[in-house]
Amino acid sequence: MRSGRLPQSVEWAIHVCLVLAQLAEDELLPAPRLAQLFDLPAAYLAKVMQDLAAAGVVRSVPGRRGGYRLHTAPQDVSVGRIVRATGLADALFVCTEIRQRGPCAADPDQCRTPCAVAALMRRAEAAYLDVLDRVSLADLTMPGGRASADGWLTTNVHLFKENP
Amino acid sequence: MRSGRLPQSVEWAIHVCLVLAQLAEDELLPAPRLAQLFDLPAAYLAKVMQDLAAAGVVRSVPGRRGGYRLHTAPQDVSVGRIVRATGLADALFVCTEIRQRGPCAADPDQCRTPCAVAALMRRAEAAYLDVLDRVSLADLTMPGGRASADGWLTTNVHLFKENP
DNA sequence: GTATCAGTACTCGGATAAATTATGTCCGAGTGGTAAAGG
DNA sequence: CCTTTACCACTCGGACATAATTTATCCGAGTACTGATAC
Repeated sequence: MRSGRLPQSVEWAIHVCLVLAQLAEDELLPAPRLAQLFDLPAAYLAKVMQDLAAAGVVRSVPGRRGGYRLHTAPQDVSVGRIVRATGLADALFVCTEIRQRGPCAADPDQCRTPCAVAALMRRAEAAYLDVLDRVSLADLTMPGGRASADGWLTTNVHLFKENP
Repeated sequence: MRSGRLPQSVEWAIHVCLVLAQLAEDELLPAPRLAQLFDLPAAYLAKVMQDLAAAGVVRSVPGRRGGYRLHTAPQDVSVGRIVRATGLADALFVCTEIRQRGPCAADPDQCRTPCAVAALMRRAEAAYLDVLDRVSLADLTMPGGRASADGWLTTNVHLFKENP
């Protein structure tokens, strides 16, 4: 009880995607390198990248010089999509039709439409994802956006790409 | 990975509060009875009720004829408050300042303000809770609101109160 | 008949286990560069 | 010198443990009703 928070991998996924957004069209960055950049457990980040790849957010290229890159342009990748891929499989609130349980169970025929509670929850969740869907990776990396820190992203990612 | 959903106790808490909203001013309903109404594990629901009591949403009355009732009028109890009490202790998204980790860690002085990711997430969460805060228990029990099912609530709760 | 009082049945509250989920780790399949060997 | 070829380093992908959180359960503290008892 009393946590109900998104998995931390969501944070990792977003920041990783922001880094990938800094890459040139034909550049790639392998998962171990991304983990090194943020000092994250490499093996687990690989699993997160898998989910992002499965969701079509990033494109994986296997092989010796393989790695990850965004599947589409940064302005076409919304944060909502990343959150859905890594932390919100189905929904925040799942209605278990509690009204159909117990001695006073409601008639199933009356339950064709979702109950008011479920409807409200869906509306709230829609508002949540709406905010996230309206913001793309490009929006976050805009100057003054403070994606990670002032100019930190653009500057350091390029430095990091070269130096091992 | 891939769940990130609210605890199911949130659903229980909301529906239980809706039942309590049907009670008269001086009426009480004990936790075991509430559990019986929805066919829920009584001992666990008791724990949920504890959280609701600690949050000031419901008022607990101990003793032989004790039980629970809403602490304030139904129109003054927002669904958001219930969700916060039972499923959202701190926040959906918690920023771990990933930008300050790794070889290219940002200067802590530059991190006085939250990063763009955290700021966006907070905005989305605010939108989420805003929807939930604008709806009270009274709104959900309004005729045509289909809180649980058409007229189910008002009708059956009173029947249930009498019959053991 | 009335007041007192002990007993009891029922309540909430917190401390304690089991199950599910998130986190972390590992090894196998596949790709492409690399360098050696042959023409 | 160029082509072929086998090898190896490095990649992603999925199967396997560990840690944390949710779910579930139990027993103790307290209150008010119940009935008996004394007056």
